[in-house]
Amino acid sequence: MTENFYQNIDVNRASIDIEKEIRKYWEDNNIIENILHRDRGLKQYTFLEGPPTANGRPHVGHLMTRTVKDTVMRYKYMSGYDIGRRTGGWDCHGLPVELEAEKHFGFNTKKEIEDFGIEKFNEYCRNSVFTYIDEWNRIDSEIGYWIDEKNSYVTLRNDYMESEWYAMKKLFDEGMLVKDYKIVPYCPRCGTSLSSHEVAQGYKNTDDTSVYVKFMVKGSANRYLLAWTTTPWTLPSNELLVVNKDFQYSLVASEGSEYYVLSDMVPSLFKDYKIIQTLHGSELEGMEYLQLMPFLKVSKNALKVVTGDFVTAEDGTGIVHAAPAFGADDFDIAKKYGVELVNPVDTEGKFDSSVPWKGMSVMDANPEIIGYMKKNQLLFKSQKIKHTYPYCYRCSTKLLYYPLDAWFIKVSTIRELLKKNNEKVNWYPEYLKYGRFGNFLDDAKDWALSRNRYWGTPLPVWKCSNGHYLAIGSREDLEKYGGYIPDDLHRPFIDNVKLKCPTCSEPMSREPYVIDTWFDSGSASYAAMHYPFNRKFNTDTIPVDFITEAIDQTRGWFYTLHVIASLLFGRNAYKNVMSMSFILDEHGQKMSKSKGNFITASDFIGMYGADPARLFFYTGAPWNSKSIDKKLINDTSRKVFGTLSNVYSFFASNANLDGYVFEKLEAPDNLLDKWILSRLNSTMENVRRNLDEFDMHIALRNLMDLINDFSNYYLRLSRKRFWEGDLDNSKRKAYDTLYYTLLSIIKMLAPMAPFYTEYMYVKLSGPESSVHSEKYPEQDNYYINGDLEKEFKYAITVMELSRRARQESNIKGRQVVSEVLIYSDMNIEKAILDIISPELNSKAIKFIKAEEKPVKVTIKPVFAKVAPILRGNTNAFTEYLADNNLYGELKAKGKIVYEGHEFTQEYLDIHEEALDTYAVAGDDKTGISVYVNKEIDEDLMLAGYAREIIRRIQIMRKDLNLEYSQNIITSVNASGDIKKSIEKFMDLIKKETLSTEIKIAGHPDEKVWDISGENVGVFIEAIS
RNA sequence: GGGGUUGUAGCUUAGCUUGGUUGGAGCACCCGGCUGAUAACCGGGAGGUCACCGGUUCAAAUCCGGUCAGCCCCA
Repeated sequence: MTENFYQNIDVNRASIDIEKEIRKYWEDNNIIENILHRDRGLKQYTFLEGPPTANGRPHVGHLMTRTVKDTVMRYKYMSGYDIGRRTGGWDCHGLPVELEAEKHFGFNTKKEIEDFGIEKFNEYCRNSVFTYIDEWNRIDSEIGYWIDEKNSYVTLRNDYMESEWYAMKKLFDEGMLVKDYKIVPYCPRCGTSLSSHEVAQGYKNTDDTSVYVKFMVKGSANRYLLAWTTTPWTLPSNELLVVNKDFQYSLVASEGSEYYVLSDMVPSLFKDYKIIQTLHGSELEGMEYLQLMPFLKVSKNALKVVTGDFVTAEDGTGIVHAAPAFGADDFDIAKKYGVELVNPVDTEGKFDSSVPWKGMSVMDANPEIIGYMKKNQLLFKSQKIKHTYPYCYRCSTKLLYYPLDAWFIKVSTIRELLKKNNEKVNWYPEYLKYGRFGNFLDDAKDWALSRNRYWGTPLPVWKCSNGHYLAIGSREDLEKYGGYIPDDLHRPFIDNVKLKCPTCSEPMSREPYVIDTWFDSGSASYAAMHYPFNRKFNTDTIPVDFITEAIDQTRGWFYTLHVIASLLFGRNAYKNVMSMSFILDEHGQKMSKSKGNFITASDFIGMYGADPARLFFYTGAPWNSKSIDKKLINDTSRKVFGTLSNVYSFFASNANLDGYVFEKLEAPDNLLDKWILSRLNSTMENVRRNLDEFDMHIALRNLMDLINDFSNYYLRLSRKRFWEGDLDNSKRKAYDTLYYTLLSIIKMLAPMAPFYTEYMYVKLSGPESSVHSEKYPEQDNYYINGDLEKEFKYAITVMELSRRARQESNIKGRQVVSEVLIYSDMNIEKAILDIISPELNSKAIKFIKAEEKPVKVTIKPVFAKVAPILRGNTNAFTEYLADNNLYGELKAKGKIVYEGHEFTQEYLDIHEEALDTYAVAGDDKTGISVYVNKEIDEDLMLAGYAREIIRRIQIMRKDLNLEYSQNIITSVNASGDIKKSIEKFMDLIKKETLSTEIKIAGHPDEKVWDISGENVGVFIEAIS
């Protein structure tokens, strides 16, 4: 016997084991390198990696984004594209990194960092961002994320930052990058402002004390304006009170004092009260009041009531206290009324000496200030409230709104462009386009770009003592304007570079800021390619074809990419973008380190294997959140890989026996072959369409349906063709179909499960090649036959109905019956019926017409309808219907005439009852009914016993692990009908079980079976 | 407070764009069956107020309005 061409496999082999082998296979054959770097000269499909920071460990969510990216790129590669920009990327700068460094050194203030030295501090940051790079690279290899890591873009490189400088200079020259004094969200611990998209990351629920404060009206003895605030620390800086001019206010007398307050709030604030007056907000305008606390010298226009639209009636008193230094609205309204702001708080968030709480952080001072107000009868009441408040998204310090000089990009001026470019983007899921993302664009805020920090891309703007600014757009510019090019463009080196002012020749120093790290990652479109310095880079790849990240990036990276591409190129940054939801733990809880339910990427792959993990990510839409479900993961992988392995195993063992080797697929003539090839090709069509639409989860379902049909119907019904006879043309075609279908499924599955499919591909196609450089299967309409698929569906229904009918009459499937009758509106080809006929296990199978149904039809009146017409004659009509078989007449004429009245079908109850000798089962959807003749005569009974005996012997063969071709001698210890059956069907039993001889005799080692209540001993023995 | 999204069987979900037979699967459970590739599979059973309330319509899981709950985002 020749060596097996198709290697046998262990169908229960663990995924992790297979993956290890395939990883080695890829390496040994240089497969990944070849595919990543091969330029086939095809049309490009460009990708862009959203850069993670490698100072944290990768978790399950990262695995999902990497899986989706990988699947898309593999699919496009197989579909005839070269993948452009298939490289990794690393985000290196920013607060998160600095915080890790501060923790490491035990620093809490910026002064400590500066005393330590920015150079050494940044050196630590530089190294720490790659702390877990090895783990990232390892999990990429483990999950099968094929990406060129060696050429990853890295945001801390001089080249990358130089590109950003180019961009910032361009924006500066266009007047889009400007310095302004504004109220910005500010973290007093980090000592820097934050941008709107950073603030958005850090909202938390919090308990705060809110206070109702009494501002005494000037010139009165006991009349107050009642204001409400959740930030008592801003009260010493109060300069204005704001009302809404359209609201109605009341002047209320209560417990000896009088208060102005929003009319609606009166009942909830006062118990005993009398309303003195009601008035419009506009009537309060201009009213002067006394300063609440006499510490700060306020502006001369201050301490009066003004009006503003931002005053709402929802919470508070309708009178808003304004401290222009600590609120954007407050600042704006102060500007409007010519009020200068007063600020007793330093950059560390502590009060200065102008107030009694000197040196205290403002949050700590809150209770002291409340105490002071109590003592001085300034407090009306205080209460705890729950609300959400922004915290620093990295160090969890409560943010302040604080007046600062900062550099802004005037994003608000290009809102229309941002929206126009958004029109060109395909969003998955679609609702984000005009939903979350579109809404964000609608009120895009100016981008507070500068950070008063150390580890980041330096802001390339210099200033001279005469107040002239100069933006640098390249390394070369540094020399051009009288400076030099340091080896490292980071702080502190860049700070030492002094330039000469082109306007007045005075020396210039760099503005001491670094920039928002989101500008780094948002610049990836061009900076990753060192645009415009890299002449080889072509901006045609902006927009890129595809990006995807988790949902939190909708207003993070997706936003900054979009904004920057619009600013610089007037274009969108990407054509297709998919936003993924989070992976939750098994209880549907968000995973986090603090809860202890955090699963690292590495552990996850270790638990399930890469391919099962990857399939799991496609068990539902990627944009719906998914709970880790051990069972679901295992089931999906068993159903896909387990089934395919078994199909392969069946194929290999039989093909090897027959010496079959696949050459090419010939046009099929067997109906089963035609059917499965039709199913295969229509699935190809569906899978491609769904993958093109990024509906990977639906594509996977399409494939799983096909795998099910392939294994449970095609193969189950085809098995005999592979067992019987020699390798003739017909059998060869069966193998061709089996092989071709299996290989096509493997190819279609390859982008989703790269390891398992490679494993099978090598077994099927031979070594040294890769499924991942195959062409993705494309349907051939020649094979698609919708009618045939439909007919098979009907045939399968017949099979199921036959089983149901048998079950209801307790006739086993193994019991041959005399007759099965099939009623169907639709024709089922005889040949298809022949295929399922073994499953029907009947001597005769017949199609019947409606009138041939073995049923007794009874017709009864629908009394509710008939009785009102016939009245007294109703009973007679009932008898008439029972006595005369009028079904034929009803069918033919559509009505029954009785005593001059016409009754159509809706007046009649038609009931079909199978004759006693038949078991029936019907299916409403297809209109098929199947009748199984229940009469079992002796012949049938004996034939049934023969099948039982065969089945028992087959089980015993399998238990002994006999080769398929092994001959045996069989002894059966039986009497009565069973003995009779064996004698009668001796030849059949011999043939089916490869018994050269059947003895009707006992054996000491026989196994005793129960066959229809009889004990039957069976013994088999292999013969050489 | 505003915006978005989700809510279908114990669990995971399809269907919703475009209203139309009796809301379809899978897992788990119970009963039965088939099987010389398969821990697979098949049949039956049980399990659903399609989150809730209202509207439009001859007809609503589907369209509209509102409420509730979860999640995300914003202020």
